[in-house]
Amino acid sequence: MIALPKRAELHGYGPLRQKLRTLGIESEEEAHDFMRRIRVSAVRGRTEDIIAPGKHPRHSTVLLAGIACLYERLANGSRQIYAFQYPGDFCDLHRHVVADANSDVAVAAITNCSIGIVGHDDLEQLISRYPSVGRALWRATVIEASIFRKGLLNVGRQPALQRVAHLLCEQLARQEAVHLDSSIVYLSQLDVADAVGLSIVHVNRIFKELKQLGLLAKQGRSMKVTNREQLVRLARFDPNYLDMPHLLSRWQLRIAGTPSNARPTGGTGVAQTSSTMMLSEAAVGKRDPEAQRHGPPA
Amino acid sequence: MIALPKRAELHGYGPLRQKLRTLGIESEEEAHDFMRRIRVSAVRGRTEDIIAPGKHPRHSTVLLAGIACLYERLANGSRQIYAFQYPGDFCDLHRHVVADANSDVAVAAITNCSIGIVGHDDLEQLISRYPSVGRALWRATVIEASIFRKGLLNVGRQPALQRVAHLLCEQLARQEAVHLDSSIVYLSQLDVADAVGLSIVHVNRIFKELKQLGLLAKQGRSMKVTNREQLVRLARFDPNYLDMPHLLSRWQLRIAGTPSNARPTGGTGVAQTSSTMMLSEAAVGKRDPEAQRHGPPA
DNA sequence: CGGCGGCTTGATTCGAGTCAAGAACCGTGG
DNA sequence: CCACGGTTCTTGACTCGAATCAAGCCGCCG
Repeated sequence: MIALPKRAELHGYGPLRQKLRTLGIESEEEAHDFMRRIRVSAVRGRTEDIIAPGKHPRHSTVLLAGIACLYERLANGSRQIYAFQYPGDFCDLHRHVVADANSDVAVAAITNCSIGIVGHDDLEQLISRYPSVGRALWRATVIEASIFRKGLLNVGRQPALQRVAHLLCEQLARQEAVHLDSSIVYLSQLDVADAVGLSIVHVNRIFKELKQLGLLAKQGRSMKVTNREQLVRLARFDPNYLDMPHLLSRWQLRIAGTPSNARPTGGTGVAQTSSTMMLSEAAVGKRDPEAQRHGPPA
Repeated sequence: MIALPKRAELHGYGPLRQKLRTLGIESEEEAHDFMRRIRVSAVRGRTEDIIAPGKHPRHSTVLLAGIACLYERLANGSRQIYAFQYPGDFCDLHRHVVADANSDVAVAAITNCSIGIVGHDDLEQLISRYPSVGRALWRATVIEASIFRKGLLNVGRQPALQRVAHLLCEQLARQEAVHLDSSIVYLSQLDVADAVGLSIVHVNRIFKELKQLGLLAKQGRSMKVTNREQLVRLARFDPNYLDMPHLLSRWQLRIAGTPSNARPTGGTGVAQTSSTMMLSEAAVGKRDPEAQRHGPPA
């Protein structure tokens, strides 16, 4: 009954299967019918376009492995990244629903990617056969929209430091959701810049500051997050909008002053590298205009 | 206080009916079944919240008349407006689909509004009864997402002048789509500021500049667009993302240099207040870094 | 070893924010 | 009809965050 090649099952369709589940497709039958219609299509290297601007294909694309970004380029060449995409994410659902609007939105590979495609007619059949599939795809669209919205809030109303911090938090949380290492930043500084609407130079300076605050550190070629909790606090990141209930507990911001498990100041919590902790505790506060005053030491 | 007056029937459901049509609901039966389940709920005055942040109602809201905005407020009090909503628009579809994510997104009335509500269970029934309804609502979500996306591009990568210009173009086009006067700006400068991520003061200066360019003029209490074509050109506004095919012809940017009906410079076109025209032609060019050089007069 | 893409850094400029104050324009109530 | 308080709009002076320009550097791959 399963005509799926094992390799694809393991390395390719796994994330999609999981994604469908989180979108509310419980039944194995539906999930399999869905996945059977997906053809592994191509592998794209870093920087290459997965979906070029201006096309109107008769199919939709799913990211099976790797990280990609949804972006649009202005006439003057500058780029805005709308969102990053992780294994299991649909790259261009919007095209299925609305057809020829938004044709200048494109998708590019951030890391090496492998992608699958489903014909629009296949999607049609699935949707009409299983109502839950229609529902699931609608959900995916809503969540994507939430990501755009939060991005807009971030870019429109936050200073550079928290903007970058928030973006990083989102990516880390989403990485965790697809079982990627959630302490590594996979994006280049240019990617970050184009996503948060800053210049590379300035993003570089923000990264420098994040390092000084003890939240980020270089690890080999890439960046590593060394103090996730402080980063979350700095960005006031609340993963709620991503609709990933299972991640909530680990990412939710503990409000300073909450009697529960929040340590008001130096607290008795888990013994982390306390020197680093202290540094970021104090220093981050200075860069957080909204920081709650810690209660009087009394 | 009123038990569903006739007025609401006439002036209220019309826009929704039209909206459903543009979303692909052709059948009268479906549309009527939909509208029958909507209860006219309340009238809200300017500034009031239609949907307060932090709530989780068991129903969705439709805007029947007036203009509203979808927004979110940061801890420090600053506000980001995600989108404006016009008669027929759904205020919080996202809540139906994803339930408890995004609860801090709110909706406020920009002008006096009247709203209707549909229970989530009613929506459920409609969707399972008529596939086209599910499709229509999904479409609505996709279009809303496109609006967020374009907003992100605008705020992230455009200088203040074109940012404001683009926002105005979008609103004018959408106003036209719902038969509101498409030359009047109904938003306050504060609304505009919060939507494009600028300070009011700066938006005020941009407005001043737009007036000097001859694109905008004060008319009584509100602002009027006096040269829509130039405004569109300045913003490089392409209404495509709104998926309103019937508006395309009137709003599409004519690329300078296109031999068709574009008058290269002083042309023989319709005699508009030509002095104003000349002013904006030349002046706008100066504020448009990407302006195509007009071909040699030869 | 040379070339290239990504990261760093300094110097300078400039767009946009903040602060402050005043004007215009409400709606409302005496 | 006018005086009142409240939004919204304007404008100027000043500050500051971020862009731009310009090198130099590092690590990598052919």
